[in-house]
Amino acid sequence: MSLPHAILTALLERPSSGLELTRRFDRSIGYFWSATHQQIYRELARLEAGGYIRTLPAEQPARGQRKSYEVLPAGRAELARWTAASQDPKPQRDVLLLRLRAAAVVGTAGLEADLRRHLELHRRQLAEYEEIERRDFPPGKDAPEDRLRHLVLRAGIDLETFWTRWLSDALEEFGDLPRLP
Amino acid sequence: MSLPHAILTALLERPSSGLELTRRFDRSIGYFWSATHQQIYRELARLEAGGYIRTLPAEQPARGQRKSYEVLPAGRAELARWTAASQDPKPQRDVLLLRLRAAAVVGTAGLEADLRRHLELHRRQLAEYEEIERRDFPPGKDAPEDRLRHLVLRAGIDLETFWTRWLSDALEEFGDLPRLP
DNA sequence: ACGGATTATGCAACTAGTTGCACAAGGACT
DNA sequence: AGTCCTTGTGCAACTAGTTGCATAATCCGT
Repeated sequence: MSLPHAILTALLERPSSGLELTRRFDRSIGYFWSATHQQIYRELARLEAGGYIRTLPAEQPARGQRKSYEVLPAGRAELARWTAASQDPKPQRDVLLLRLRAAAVVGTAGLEADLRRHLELHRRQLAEYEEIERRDFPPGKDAPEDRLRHLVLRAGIDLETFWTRWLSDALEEFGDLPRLP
Repeated sequence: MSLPHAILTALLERPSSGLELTRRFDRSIGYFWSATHQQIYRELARLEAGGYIRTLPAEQPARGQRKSYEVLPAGRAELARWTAASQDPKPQRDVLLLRLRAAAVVGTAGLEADLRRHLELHRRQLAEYEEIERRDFPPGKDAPEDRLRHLVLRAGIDLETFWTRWLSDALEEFGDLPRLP
């Protein structure tokens, strides 16, 4: 149940329309909480119905016309409550690890190419994060909010670093592995 | 669509009943692909209906009586196909990172305690993985399947190491952070 | 041998997320 | 002026995963 809170956070950072939110979910926020535009529109409707956000009074909201939303006090309160509330970590799910485990039983044929592809994707993502770090967090910038946001970005960087390293190791392992069954 | 393949892998490693599978998903396989017993029973029924697995002919399968399943050739083939097929990485979703980002907007009040709790959980998980490594992968053991399984375990260890380190950093950051809004 | 806990199997309803499509408005090409 | 492409908004159906409960068999102490 985190999508509404992701949206509240995004809207507090800056009031936006559904499409703008979708764009922003493709970049920054989506790096650790992805969402499609349909999810976002549906959730915006719910949040508005629940009195957490409202449309900025501007153009009349006809179909096919952009509506901008802003967070109401109730929305901010709900976000604060949710942020502070204790939550259990979600159980892990990682397809790639599962496939490797399966490969130990049915053989590694065909897997290597996809590992290479993933390695490339993670390398690209890592480069993107590092670019963002250079751009948004130069040495001097460390107001409290910036430090928190930087911390989040560091998590992204370190995770991508881990994956590139791990995938490299895995491919190396494949190199000197005899063909399985 | 990975649960059926997780089950096929588990059943190839050893034929089992629904409950045994559930147990095994709580340990090894569940570390990177968790599933509840209801998911497992439902999926076993589907796999059987699809001709991928069959019940081991033993006790008659009355309700409340254990049925053991084994993988049929079609199941093994499907698993091999799936393992080799190219798959895009799932979009990320991490609640904790999202909450930290929200905290940058609505304040960090109450968050610290939960970070400590998560740190403790990750420390415990890390210790468990390291124990498994000591037990199951002593220096000499490196048949091809073992090396693959060890690689998967290393991913788990490194990920938990990352999280414990990152959470420690985050808590340190909290320490010398002035109270936000 | 009986009543209560535990083990094992399963159905049904719900929630979250995804996919596919529809449609309106506005610019752009001709 | 018409059609075509892109942008922005949205509904509906589907899929995967979760929660809550039901039921049968077995084990265990008295």
